[in-house]
Amino acid sequence: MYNPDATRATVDDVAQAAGVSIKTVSRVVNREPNVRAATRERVEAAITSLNYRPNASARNLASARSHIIALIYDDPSAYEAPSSGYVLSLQEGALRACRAANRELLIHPCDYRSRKVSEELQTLFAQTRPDGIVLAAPLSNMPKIVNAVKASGIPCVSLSPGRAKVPANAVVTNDQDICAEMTAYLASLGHQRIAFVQGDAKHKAVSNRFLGYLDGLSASGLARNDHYVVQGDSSIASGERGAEQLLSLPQPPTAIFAANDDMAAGVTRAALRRGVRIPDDLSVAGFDDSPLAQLVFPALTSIRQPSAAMAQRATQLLINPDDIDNGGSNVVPASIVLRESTGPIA
Amino acid sequence: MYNPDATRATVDDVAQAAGVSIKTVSRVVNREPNVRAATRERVEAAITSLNYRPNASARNLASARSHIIALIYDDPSAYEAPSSGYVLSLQEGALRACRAANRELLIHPCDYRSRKVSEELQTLFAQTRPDGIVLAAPLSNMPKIVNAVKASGIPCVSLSPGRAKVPANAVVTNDQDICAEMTAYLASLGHQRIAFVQGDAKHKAVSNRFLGYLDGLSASGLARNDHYVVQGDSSIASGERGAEQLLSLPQPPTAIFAANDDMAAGVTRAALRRGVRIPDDLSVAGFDDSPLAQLVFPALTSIRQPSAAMAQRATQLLINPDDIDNGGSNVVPASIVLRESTGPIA
DNA sequence: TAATGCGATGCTAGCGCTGTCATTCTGCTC
DNA sequence: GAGCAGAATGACAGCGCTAGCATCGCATTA
Repeated sequence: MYNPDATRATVDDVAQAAGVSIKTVSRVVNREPNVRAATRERVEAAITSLNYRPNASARNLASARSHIIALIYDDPSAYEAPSSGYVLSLQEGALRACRAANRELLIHPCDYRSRKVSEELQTLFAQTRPDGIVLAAPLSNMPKIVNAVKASGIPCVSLSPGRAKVPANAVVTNDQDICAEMTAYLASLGHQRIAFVQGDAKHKAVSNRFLGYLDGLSASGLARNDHYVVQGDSSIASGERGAEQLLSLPQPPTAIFAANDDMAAGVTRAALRRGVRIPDDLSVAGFDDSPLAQLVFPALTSIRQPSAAMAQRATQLLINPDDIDNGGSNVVPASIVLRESTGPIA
Repeated sequence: MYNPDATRATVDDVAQAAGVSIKTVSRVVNREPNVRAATRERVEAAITSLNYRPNASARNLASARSHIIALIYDDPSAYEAPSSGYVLSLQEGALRACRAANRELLIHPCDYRSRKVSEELQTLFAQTRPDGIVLAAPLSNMPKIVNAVKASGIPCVSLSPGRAKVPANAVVTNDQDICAEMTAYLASLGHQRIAFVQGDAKHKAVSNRFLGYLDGLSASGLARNDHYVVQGDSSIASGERGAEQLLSLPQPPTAIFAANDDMAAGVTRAALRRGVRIPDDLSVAGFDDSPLAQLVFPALTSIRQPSAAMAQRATQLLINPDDIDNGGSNVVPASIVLRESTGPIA
């Protein structure tokens, strides 16, 4: 049509050039065994010289596999929340694994609030027939979505499905432990009144963070005080509200740990507005290490979720299930990133 | 394999159920003309009852079209810059158009610094054979990339290609005009010393912003003063450096307009660190209306780039070239978003 | 030398759909 | 009511590849 070069080389051309049958070309391309080294080289030379690239559609049609991995995540544009870094990290990790294995990545932001999600997913699966599905949190905790994926029968790996017992087909992070660590770190700075801003209750993975906070308190010998626990909804605004509430307390906390960076940014804003200095008067910690953690002033101490690494691992698992045993664990550790917003008690 | 339901209905099944030939089913599915209403209904009923979904690979193989649109953008993970909102907006817009027209979107973050970009793109095109390519800025100003895309012969629409004369196959925004407007707005607040922090010089679209700034100055009767123009590189750090320099001037500016939000955030940080109050002592404006514009304190006045709308428009153009005349312009207007960081001179 | 076995290679039938062209059916006109 | 244009429908050949089986050839063994 448009491309003068559009009549690309096919297996037949390569076969002819190499003096073999198309089946042998196919064997070489797909790295199948039982091809003599000399033959293989001849075919490879032909492929190079003809600049042959297999046609994905033909391949998909003839074989059962589509060479496509679908990445399904919560549609960020359906949100107020601007935590876009998460989605991009997922994409980055999944793409890395796909490129390494010569697979295509199909992204599918999915609005779980929509009535027609199941149907929409069904259409997606039927049309593109991905070989595997990476289901990212928080969708991985939503029965409606999980069931729709299960019903398709397509192999699926969940990211942070948020169940107590980690299923085999899941990749998780040590969120609870790392939150305990963060809390203990704040305590080690001398803070005795450490508050927590909870995230959206629907996200199981997020509520683990609260459990970690409690673990950290007790590990540091601090008593739980429910006045220091407020409920947010993961938005910046809810962080601001939470901070207002906490800072109005007769004995306000000297450290606030928020279950995500957006809320921590909200806490920061509320504090700055009140003239509370950070970290002199108040330490603030977040979770996600989202881009904005570095952007707000002062830069946020946070917890880096290994989202990219998790997505990559999940994708690898789908492409090569044998990897399950093969070394790499399905628990990818998070890490604490220290910045300006936390410090010793003044 | 995995799916007991994997043996999905095919055209043959539908044809048999509806008592027509497969060709007629194909006509109905593809909305081709010359099908009697009664027949169409019968086929549609069969499709519904069998839950038939056409197999994309088979369709692609048989027709010349792949039903795939490729979105190519600068790989954000190759960057320091955390302005991820842009990429997600592009995806959002392109996806919206694709879903409406029942197309697949293939995303391709592309590291233009890599030596092998051209080859990489060639492989991408050969394997997936997209029907169209949306090439986002800043890649759309890079000859190496543009040429690789051109060489493929695949129809392409560029986003903000940054040429003086807007080519037909491009979607742009009125960036220069809107920057003039922002500058004039600052002047209207009483500011006489308005500074500008320039972005990465490589991005043609970004340098248009500077031209807009100059336009705005002269429209407001203010003289250009090169002491008030500093060069940044689009990063937060460069915004901080720029602000340091500007605020150290014997007659520091009372307003700083930065060519993107990251730099504006940097300006804000530098100002807060020096104890300069915003907007009482200094007005700050950015460009992009990235998520962080709302997150930093005080929230940034900025310019909202219609990235999603532009990507959507570009995708539509590729899917249905006739739209070119059909109403919708290829200039999608940007808009000013007023927030806390600008105000009248104190 | 002939029989045997197995690695290497080729042949052929589809995968599910669309494009082309042939054929059949309508509804009109005169 | 015959003739005809044009709409409606169908038959069939691929698209480029892979899977399954058939076949070939070489080295080993008796």
